[in-house]
Amino acid sequence: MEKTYYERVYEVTQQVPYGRVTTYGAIADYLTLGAARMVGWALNKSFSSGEDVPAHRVVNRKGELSGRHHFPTPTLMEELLLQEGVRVEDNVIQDFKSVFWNPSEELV
DNA sequence: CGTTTGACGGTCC
DNA sequence: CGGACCGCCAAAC
Repeated sequence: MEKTYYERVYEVTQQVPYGRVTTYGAIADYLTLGAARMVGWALNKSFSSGEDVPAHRVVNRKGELSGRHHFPTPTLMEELLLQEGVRVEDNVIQDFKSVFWNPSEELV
């Protein structure tokens, strides 16, 4: 049973360190998916997959909480990030590059 | 089975 | 700096 591409997305997302975030594109590039859209789609499925995936640590390349609308509540994503010490303002992560976690470089 | 959509990204204007 | 457009690939319709 080979892992499907979205199962790999779950693994990478689960490995994102506390207080750090990554982008759809970074994951897509790390997994060589070729399409960042697939990451978002995979994470979307994660809700019904039963897996505990910290999808709130994944944002778009601008650091915007573009996926907040897919959470149980639109404010949950921002609150979770704030709890982890990530500065979020107007649905945008502040000092994004400082909390950005690149799997291609920091993940072995 | 052809068309539309989507938690994106990069380029172009 | 921001809006418009195209490309990515899989799933839903």
